Amino acid sequence: MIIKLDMNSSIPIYIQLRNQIVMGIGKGDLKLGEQLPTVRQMAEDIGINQMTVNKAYGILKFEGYIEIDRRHGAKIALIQKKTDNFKEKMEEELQLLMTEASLKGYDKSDILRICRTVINGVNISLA
Amino acid sequence: MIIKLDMNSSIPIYIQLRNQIVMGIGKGDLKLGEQLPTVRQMAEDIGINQMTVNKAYGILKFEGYIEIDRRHGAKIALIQKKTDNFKEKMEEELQLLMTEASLKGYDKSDILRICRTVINGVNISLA
Amino acid sequence: MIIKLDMNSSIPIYIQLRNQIVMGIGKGDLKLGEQLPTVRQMAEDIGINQMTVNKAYGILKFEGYIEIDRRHGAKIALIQKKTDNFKEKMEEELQLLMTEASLKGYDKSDILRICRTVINGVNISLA
Amino acid sequence: MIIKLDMNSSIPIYIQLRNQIVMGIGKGDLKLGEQLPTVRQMAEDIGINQMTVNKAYGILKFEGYIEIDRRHGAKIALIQKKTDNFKEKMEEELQLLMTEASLKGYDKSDILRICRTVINGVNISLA
DNA sequence: GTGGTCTAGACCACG
DNA sequence: GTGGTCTAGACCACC
Repeated sequence: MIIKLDMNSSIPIYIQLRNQIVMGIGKGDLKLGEQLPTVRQMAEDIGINQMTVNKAYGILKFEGYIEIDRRHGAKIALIQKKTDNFKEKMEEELQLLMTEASLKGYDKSDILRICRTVINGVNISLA
Repeated sequence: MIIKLDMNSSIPIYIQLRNQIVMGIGKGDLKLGEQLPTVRQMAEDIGINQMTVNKAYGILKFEGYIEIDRRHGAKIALIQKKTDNFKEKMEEELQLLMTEASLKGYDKSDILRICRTVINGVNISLA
Repeated sequence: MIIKLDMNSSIPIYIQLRNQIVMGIGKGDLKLGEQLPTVRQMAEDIGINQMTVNKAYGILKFEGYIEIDRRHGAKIALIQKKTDNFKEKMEEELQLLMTEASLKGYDKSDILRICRTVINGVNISLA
Repeated sequence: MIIKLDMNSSIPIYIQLRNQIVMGIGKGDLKLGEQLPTVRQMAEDIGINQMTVNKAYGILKFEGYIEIDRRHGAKIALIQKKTDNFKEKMEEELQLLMTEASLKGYDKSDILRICRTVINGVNISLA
């Protein structure tokens, strides 16, 4: 799988990496249960420091997206830990995004169409 | 209009302020053409540094959400400057959000319903 | 007796195993003098490495919870070796726990009640 | 306030620091609302790296024990964030501790007395 | 082999 | 001046 990082972005690298991995799951590039590269390997592959990868993996583990086993490294989790206030956060982010889109001149039906396309593109699959 | 800031958040205050203002437009709390409080006033009202408000206003102006008139201060812009890569950015953010939602166990139709509700809640109005 | 291990935990497996065995004694699942499975057997039963079980047994032996007889394998010790600084360690851990509980909003009497319940649940018995 | 760290312990320094701060609150050395030393200051004071302090503060923030404000650094939080499974975790730790104490030869009433003493020693106070 | 921790030193974003 | 991030390089605990 390909990890795209923008070194000039104000978004920290470990967050970008975290996002890329989550999106990798959504795109089907990473399958549930699949092994993730080791911390060292990933760091080398994308040319960043080991600790930065470590931090990203730590967050993903905390969020329930991956499981880290001392013996076998990290793999994509099968079951998601429930988060209490996820829906709230999602609605807030959506509202911001949709307001921006509306003000940029997008029609409500346009926006909805884009949402539908994106959702249908999400393709979570088993290893 | 009420500005909600979380001093404990990792999101910079000037970004939070920028977001709150954009969402204020979406909610109809701020109408197109409406006058915004002066930098000094806003800073005092919400208890933050003038520099911070200034930075938020600067971004909003750059993004085309407000116009700054030397004589009358800032007001919500009527016309939105088109941004080339907005759609791309929106799709990326949406994809991340929808993947997260899917993995949290939300059904595609659930997500779409939430999108629809949020979009319909957006209510941009003239002063 | 059932051993619960969390491969995802930050607590090392050999410590988890050690703790589970000690708690097994406290619950009465393991009786004083009772035979423990061999290292090989235990490792196979719970699906971990023999080295790991060996390490746990070694600690338990060092702490005086089990006795290892070359002929008969390991069994739960009848007499406990006194440890000088145990009380100190216990008080430290208790203090941390009680402070956490207080800050989480638990009343002192609540906490004491929980302590009493837990203590009364401890039921060490002979084989 | 005095921070005691054991550099030879297997418990990570950032966890030890986190524990010491929580206990500092329990002992009344740190009052609710009180300012904590800056990351740099604390690191220098106790002779460890800035990032290690940062990690400890990050955990304390996440757990709700402190608030970190970009403007004023860290201070002891007034309100504790509720944790779902705290009671469960506390009971488990208590059970282990009490079993150990029982096996070390402590009487149930002895243990209860120690608990009572420790609880009564907890003294959370306002700045 | 794996992840986890720690350090020294640097730079940046924020307010 | 504050916390936050990142790096290079080292060492450790675990399995």
